[in-house]
Amino acid sequence: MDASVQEIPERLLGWYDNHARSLPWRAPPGLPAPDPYRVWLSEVMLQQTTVAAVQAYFAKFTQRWPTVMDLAAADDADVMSAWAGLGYYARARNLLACARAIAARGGAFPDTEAELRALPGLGDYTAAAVAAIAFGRRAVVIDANVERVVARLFAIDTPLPAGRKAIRDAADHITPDDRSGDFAQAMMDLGSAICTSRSPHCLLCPLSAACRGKEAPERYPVKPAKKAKPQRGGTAFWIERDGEVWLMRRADKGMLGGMRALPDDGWNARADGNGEPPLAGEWQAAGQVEHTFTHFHLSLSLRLYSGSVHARTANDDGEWWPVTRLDEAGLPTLFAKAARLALALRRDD
DNA sequence: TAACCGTGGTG
DNA sequence: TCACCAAGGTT
Repeated sequence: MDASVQEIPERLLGWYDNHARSLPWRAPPGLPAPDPYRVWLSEVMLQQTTVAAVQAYFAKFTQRWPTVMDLAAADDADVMSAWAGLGYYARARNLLACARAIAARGGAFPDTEAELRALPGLGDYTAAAVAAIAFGRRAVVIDANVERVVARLFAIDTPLPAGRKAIRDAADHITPDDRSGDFAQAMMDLGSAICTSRSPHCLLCPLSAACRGKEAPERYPVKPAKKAKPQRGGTAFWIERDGEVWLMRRADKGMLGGMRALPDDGWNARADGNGEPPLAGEWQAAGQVEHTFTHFHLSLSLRLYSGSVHARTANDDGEWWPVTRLDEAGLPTLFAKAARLALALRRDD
């Protein structure tokens, strides 16, 4: 093996000792691990989500639910509302399920990767990350940063996903027995600040001497082409009475599952909505909201009910919500946009 | 295996 | 402006 490859862990940890980002869920390099609850919570929030987006949510959750026992005892609706805006809402449902599983075993997280992997919402990455960061276990932690850094270090040009086997073997090879949590976080910091996806800064990289891909780093890893996102259309409905608006609770499975929402006409990723309002009467057009999800674009028409509303609007799962407290309803971003539009229109009246 | 599942930043 | 991207997991 190339001598420079053997030096990777030491070089990277040396860089990390001086350049580690200071984050609320992280212990400074070399210091004792933070509370496993905070490590786990941050890792789940950080799945496919930027550090900048997570910061405020992490502060809110840890202030409101300081321990995993507190979180386990929370109401589902409160947790879903607190997660609103962060996206990938299955994470919040799994977060609660996991917290309750931990509470059922006394409040202590398991300290091995295999046991962690069996918990809801913890896949290969998160189980390895928590085992390494919170419990000091040696684990091969592979996220998109590590994937990119390792593919470049070893010039692995097998297209993903097939290339993941070689990437994992290489990552395993350079993961040290000691400080594997710091090593994982160092790889992620390096990927975030130096070995970035679009414009890597090889001149600043502590691993450039060992890097076989530095001549053309943007070549790695080789990714498959993305599918085009279809354009869909749908309608959301604003029904207001006595300063309250009718909100639904979406089904647990599928898009925006478990979240509060405006009633809609059944639009989804595969089909436009049918345009049918939830109750008969007079409706007025209130404009459009454009929103892009992971796999499709949506042009949402907002319609306002202009008739009188009886006590019961629909026989579905819903509730009247005070318009002045809409920011507390925990609407996902699409419906928060629609609500903003409706409120702007009201003010103009 | 591949489709599904949010959102905000960015080059 | 817009396609790409991010500390992925589930089915």
